[in-house]
Amino acid sequence: MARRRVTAADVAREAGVSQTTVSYVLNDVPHQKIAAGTRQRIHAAVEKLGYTPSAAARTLRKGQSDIVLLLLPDMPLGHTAIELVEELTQVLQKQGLSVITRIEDGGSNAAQWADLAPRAVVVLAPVEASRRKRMEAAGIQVINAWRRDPGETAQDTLARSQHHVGRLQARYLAAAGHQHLGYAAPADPGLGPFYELRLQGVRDFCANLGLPEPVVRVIDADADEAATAVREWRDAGVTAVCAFNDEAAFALLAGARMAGLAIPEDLAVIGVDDIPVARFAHPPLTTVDQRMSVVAEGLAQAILRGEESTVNSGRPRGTSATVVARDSA
Amino acid sequence: MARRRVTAADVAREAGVSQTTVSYVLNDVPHQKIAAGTRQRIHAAVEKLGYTPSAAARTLRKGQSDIVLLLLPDMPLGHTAIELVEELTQVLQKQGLSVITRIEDGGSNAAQWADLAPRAVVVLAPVEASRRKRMEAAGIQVINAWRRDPGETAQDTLARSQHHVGRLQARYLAAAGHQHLGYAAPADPGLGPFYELRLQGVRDFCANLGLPEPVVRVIDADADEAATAVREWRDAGVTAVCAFNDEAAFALLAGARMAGLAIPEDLAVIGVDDIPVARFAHPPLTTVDQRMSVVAEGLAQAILRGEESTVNSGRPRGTSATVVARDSA
DNA sequence: CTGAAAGCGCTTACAG
DNA sequence: CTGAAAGCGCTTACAG
Repeated sequence: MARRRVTAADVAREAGVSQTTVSYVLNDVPHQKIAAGTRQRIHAAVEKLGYTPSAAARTLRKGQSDIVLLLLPDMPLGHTAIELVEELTQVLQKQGLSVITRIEDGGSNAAQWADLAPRAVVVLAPVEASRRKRMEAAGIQVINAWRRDPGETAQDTLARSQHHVGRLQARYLAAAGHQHLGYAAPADPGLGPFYELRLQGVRDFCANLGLPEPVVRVIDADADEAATAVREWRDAGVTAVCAFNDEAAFALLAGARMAGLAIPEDLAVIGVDDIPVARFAHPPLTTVDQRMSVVAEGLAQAILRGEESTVNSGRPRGTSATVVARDSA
Repeated sequence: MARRRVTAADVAREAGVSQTTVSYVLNDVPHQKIAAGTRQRIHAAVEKLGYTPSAAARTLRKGQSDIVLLLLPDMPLGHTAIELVEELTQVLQKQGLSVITRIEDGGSNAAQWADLAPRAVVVLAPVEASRRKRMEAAGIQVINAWRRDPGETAQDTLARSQHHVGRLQARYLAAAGHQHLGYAAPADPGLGPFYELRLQGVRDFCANLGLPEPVVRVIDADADEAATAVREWRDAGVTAVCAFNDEAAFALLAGARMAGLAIPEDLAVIGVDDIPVARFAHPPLTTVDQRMSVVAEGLAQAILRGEESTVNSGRPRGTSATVVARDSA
């Protein structure tokens, strides 16, 4: 029980070479020509002994681990955020990187990143500039999904794509002939950053087309409240509404039923996320699929290439969202 | 840039003590009486220098990291599984433990656990007995959520609770006067273990009450198919069906609309998960809330106490699921 | 082409 | 009550 760990030294002994050579072979160190026979003997020894390199020792020596830290805001994660985490974990796993998520408790524990010596930190929560500076000073690649100061040109994959999502909703609705749009905002204040970006996308699109400003209503997770909002929209002449996400859209559908309004005839509704049950809504929900797999792929690439967070802000990325047209709009 | 990391030696120098004392104080080592003044000076130095202990060095020295490895099956994670991961991550974070999830690629990479020297491995995917043995031999606590061999009395928190969920669905339906039950199974084969356990719960309950066997139909994510299943159930005299999860339940609701059947009058439906939109279904969905926070808490406790995986199989745990009664049943 | 040795930053017997 | 020193398992200059 708890027998000693197999080390590189064991492998070296088994293969009749030095530990150095084992390390060279296992890490495919370039410019080190190792005889093919030696190479084989080492791989055979690894196999035979069931050797697995110690991540801790490697990290200690190199000063950097194979961990990617994902800093999440302390709010209920939506379908899309979860998908991002899942996809990113999966993509990075194939590259030998592990994802650790930490929820920002936004307080004392401001040094939550240093212990792991992560390869990169992906920031999905607003982070103070000073903290980011410290991370970068420690040689950690910081990928900031949120534009924060106006002056900063941080890589804003997510921020960009959120704005795009709003535009997409508005464009779809406008193309269907709607002029007067509503916006169903979430009640949770933690969702603020997302919500504002998406709404801004809707606003900008309306402004560009000379349409009136969208009429914003907050929709809590409550059908009665949604019914009230639906009536107000109708009275205000709104014929179509962009919901912050599919959950809000479902609430709207329920509210409309309660208010005796027909969807999409009296009010068209478009959501965001394309959650699995969206197709089973009554009527089936038209929504925006954010294709987080594409965003995750982009983030993973940035991490693997070790890109500076500022380098690629100009490149359109994560803008692969697409409308899934069903019956609600 | 990339300035040298602050180490315990730096703290020791700053505080005018030895590194040993720093370690004792920071780790609250028992039976080491350190003068209060010394203690204070050390904490002040830590604060001043912004010291964060290196997880890698600590792991290397202790032979065990502060990481909990979560082995997930390679299948689409349902709402509940995701909730479990989230909750567990959160609970363990408070105890200074980090969760890393790895998806089982069920193949070559069978030693995916050794590199991290994890404190514990939580297995949500079926794992070969030999692999588990090897983990335990390496001194790693293995928490197996799945009963595997009949002979094994592994801690089966999840398995147990899945069976319970099925019972709960059947009991609710039977209490409402239904005698002839149906079961809506998922198409994804990866869900098999969950599905079988839940269905068994329904079966066992029916058997105990002398009710006929539940009529099982597979429901793919397709309303047409669901409509067919709904008609078949009606023709077979089934008056209520337990859906594998809320997604399947939503499909059933859509199928019933298509088939012109009224819910719950013609067919009662009960789901599992209580996903956020369940309340907005048409009609609002009756379902089972698995309260994963309770399960996560239980797992976290087991990990923190370092319990043997076999010790607590007798204790009822994770059986806190509860029916959320709405209109669909 | 291969190896001996230093050192990454901790924890912990051991000595005082 | 406190400290000097060994050693965890790697990688990598350096020497040959």
